[in-house]
Amino acid sequence: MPRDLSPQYDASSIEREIYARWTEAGVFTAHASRSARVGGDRAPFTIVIPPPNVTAILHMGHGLNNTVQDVLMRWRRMAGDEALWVPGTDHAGIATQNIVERQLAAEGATRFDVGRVAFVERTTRYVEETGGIILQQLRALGASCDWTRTAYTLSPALSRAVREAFVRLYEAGLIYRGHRVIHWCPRCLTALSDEEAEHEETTGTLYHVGYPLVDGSGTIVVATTRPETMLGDVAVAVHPDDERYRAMIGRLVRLPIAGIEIPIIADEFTDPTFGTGAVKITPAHDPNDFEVGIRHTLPMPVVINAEGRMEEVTDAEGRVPAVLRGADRFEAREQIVEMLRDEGALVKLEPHQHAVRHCYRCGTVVEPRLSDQWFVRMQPLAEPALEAVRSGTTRIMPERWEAVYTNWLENIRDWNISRQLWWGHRIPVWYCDACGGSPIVSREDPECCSTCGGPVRQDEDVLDTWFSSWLWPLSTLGWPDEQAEDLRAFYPTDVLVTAPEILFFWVARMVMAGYFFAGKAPFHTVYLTGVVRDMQHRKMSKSLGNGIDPLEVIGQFGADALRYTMISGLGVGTDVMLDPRHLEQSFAPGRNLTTKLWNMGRFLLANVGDAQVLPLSELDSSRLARADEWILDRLDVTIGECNAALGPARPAAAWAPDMRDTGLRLMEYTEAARRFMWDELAAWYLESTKPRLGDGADRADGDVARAVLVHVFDAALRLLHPIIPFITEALWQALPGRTGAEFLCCASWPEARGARRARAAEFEDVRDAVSAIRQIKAEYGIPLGSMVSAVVVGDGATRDTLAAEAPLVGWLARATVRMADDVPTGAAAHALLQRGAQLIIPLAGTIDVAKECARLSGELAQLEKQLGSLEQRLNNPNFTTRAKPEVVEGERRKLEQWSARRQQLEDKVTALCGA
RNA sequence: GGGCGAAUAGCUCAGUUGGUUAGAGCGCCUGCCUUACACGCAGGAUGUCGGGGGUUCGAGUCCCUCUUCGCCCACCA
Repeated sequence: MPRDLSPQYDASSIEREIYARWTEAGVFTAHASRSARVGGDRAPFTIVIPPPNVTAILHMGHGLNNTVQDVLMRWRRMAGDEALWVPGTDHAGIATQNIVERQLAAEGATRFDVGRVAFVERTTRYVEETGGIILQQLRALGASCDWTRTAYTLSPALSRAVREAFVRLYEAGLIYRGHRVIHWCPRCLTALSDEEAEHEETTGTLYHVGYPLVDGSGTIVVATTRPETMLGDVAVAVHPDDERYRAMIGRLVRLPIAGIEIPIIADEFTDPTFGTGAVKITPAHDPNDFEVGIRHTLPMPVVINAEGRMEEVTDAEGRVPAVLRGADRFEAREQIVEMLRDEGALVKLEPHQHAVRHCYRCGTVVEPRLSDQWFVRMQPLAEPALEAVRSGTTRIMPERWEAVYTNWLENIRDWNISRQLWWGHRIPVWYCDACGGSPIVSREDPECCSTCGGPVRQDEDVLDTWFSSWLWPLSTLGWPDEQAEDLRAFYPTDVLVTAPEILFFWVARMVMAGYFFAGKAPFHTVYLTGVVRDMQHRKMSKSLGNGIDPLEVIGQFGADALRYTMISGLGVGTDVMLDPRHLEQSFAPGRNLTTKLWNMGRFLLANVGDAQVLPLSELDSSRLARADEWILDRLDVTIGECNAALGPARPAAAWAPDMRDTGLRLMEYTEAARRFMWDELAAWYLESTKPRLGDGADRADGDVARAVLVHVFDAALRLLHPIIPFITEALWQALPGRTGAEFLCCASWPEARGARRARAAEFEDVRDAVSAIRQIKAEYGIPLGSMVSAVVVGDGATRDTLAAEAPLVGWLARATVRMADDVPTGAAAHALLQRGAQLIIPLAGTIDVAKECARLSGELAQLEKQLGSLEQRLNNPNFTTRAKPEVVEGERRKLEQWSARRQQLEDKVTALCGA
């Protein structure tokens, strides 16, 4: 390995090189046989990636999501787990089909022009040629996926799982064909599930329309937001108890425009307080009206076709006037309103706030449509999924999402899984037109009708994309082959990291599938990330043009910098705000961190050299300096903090209630590791070793310093590796003794060494003394670099420590230090004084007496105030009797310290300023 | 319409069961090119913890209420 590090860290070339070496060495490949579940000696730790759409390109949302996953994977890999991160892509039915349809449109054609087979072939080719780019891009991010297991929802293996799942559900009576009003996208020309039809608040108009009674006795006024559907009206409903209309029930009204006679009926569903209390019933074009239609066995004429245009589709002869036929539903609305106005039937218009459903893929207003679809009966599936979260088998973080999850499952509705698309898994159902028997649902494509031997034809529809996604943790591991090694070794997986927006689409359904098909929850933890937003808190999106290209950031600042920015400010489930216009501001901290590390590496190699240093375990501990003891102690503390923040990797059995919120606090982990590396190791320890490593220094002591330095730097690299994997790997490879055969990404996670060392605490005296001298130098405008003489006054152990460490204090503070009795002053000496030292001052003569007096007086006044409130608390019997004893004891100690401090300050003021 | 969350330093956010003088990063101010690093070093300033009320010896933390944002769900046509 080259030991010379270039003066500048070049992220892009080093990151590329490092990733290539990881891949070459196969370090991300998991071995099922090592999993303890199949007799191996390692706990498995598995994450399945939320499969991005096969046509996707990397955006910041992926950046955030995959960084979180990679941090967890790398942490567990180092911690000794058999770590498997399964990558892959989703064929994304509607989304992908839309792209290819757009291509066709540019060529002036539709999918119907090219035909189903050719269209699917073309889409397959398109995916082969351009799909999966995102998987390459994830490598640039540093994702440590096991690429040998890359999966695709439309692959033969996963398609087999899909078919098996369908057949099993059908056999269990949980899949059925239903005739009802569903959500329909007139642009995508397909049915949508409830989840795919998104509510959007809209200001519309509530039209009041008069329907004259046939007997001429008056008019009943109905209120509607969608007058165009009136052509499909078959009744007017009123509440049975509504006095206003009671007498009209059973009579006929004439439907304006269409001129058809329809009855007035009574139905409890009608809300007398809304609108006029009378509602027109259009069974084919409204889900509620459909229910009414069923209850009253009403006809169900269809007057709007699949494209959303007015047409006499079914049972609607004479309902749509010629002038309206072929008109788009919204144009038709305008026309119909005009026609009603002309007829004098339009009573009034009022603005109306309501939620309109839109297609989640293309934004088109969804049209309720009467049709035949396949549904999954969800309630039986939901029960175990509810229990999973209630019992803590699966926890959702942040916890507040558990309520959302529960609420959805408790009110779950059947899932429409058929899509009138061509791109996807064809529904494994065949029909025999000859005998018209019940549909054939089969794992294998049937040759002919099992009843009559006649020809069969397959259902034209494909399955909802999510019908393959919900099997992802199972299908990627080999299900339905229940003996598949991966399935036995790695299922259930551990953590699922995803965005809350697909909690229902995907997460909840995966839990249901996990229980139904494998009898177990697919993961024990769901970690829901926040959303990446811009500075106006708008979600980053292509359409708003406020996105940040992660690859641009990686090119400019490095993947490590991007990852650090994602993680360092990330509370569990909180949004990440980034400013697309000021990339520097967002990503410089990460880059600065890597630069800092790089320079530490350069220092270390320049001062330690190539020769392997003594392992810490072989070092005679009596030779350790206070600084050595201190940094080793800080390392232990840091390891503890990192582990506490990351938390247990898995529950013992289920998550106990008080454990559901623990761990995965990546921000705290990152801050602990960063603070150790920068504020402790670089700022104090590394500085303190400089005199020991110099030419004139004691050679043996220098070797101790070298050994400790390498040890703690190595440990810092390990702690930081999951966050910033590239630079830590590059530096680790360059450490003395490395041959390039081992990788940091597979090295062990650091462990704390044990008991706190007494001399480590003594180094705090050194730090306090140095800080105090620096502070006074700064206050008096003395450049840190120019030497001063300092007198340090202390007593007891502090005096002994500082006397012994005077050269070190002098080096760090750039001062000539001597111990003496002298007049105490100095604000930043506070901490030192509390330890028993009395004061640190520069030599007499550099002090501005007046300024110092003012400062001391201010400090004294503040202290008096705080002492007052403290005394008051301690004199309060309620406090001393009711508060915890250790708290009271702490307050007592504080009182003593502060009182002593007050005495010192008073003495100082007297000495320096007179009375 | 139902439910949930948030409001803490100029900005983005921590603050675990109420209990030391409320923290971090960025930004800001002052001084420094101190032989790894100016993408750096040293020092410093900054908060009526959204408003109001309550419980308590003690509230950023618990309760009520108001205000402002955000999210999820929902068949009032």
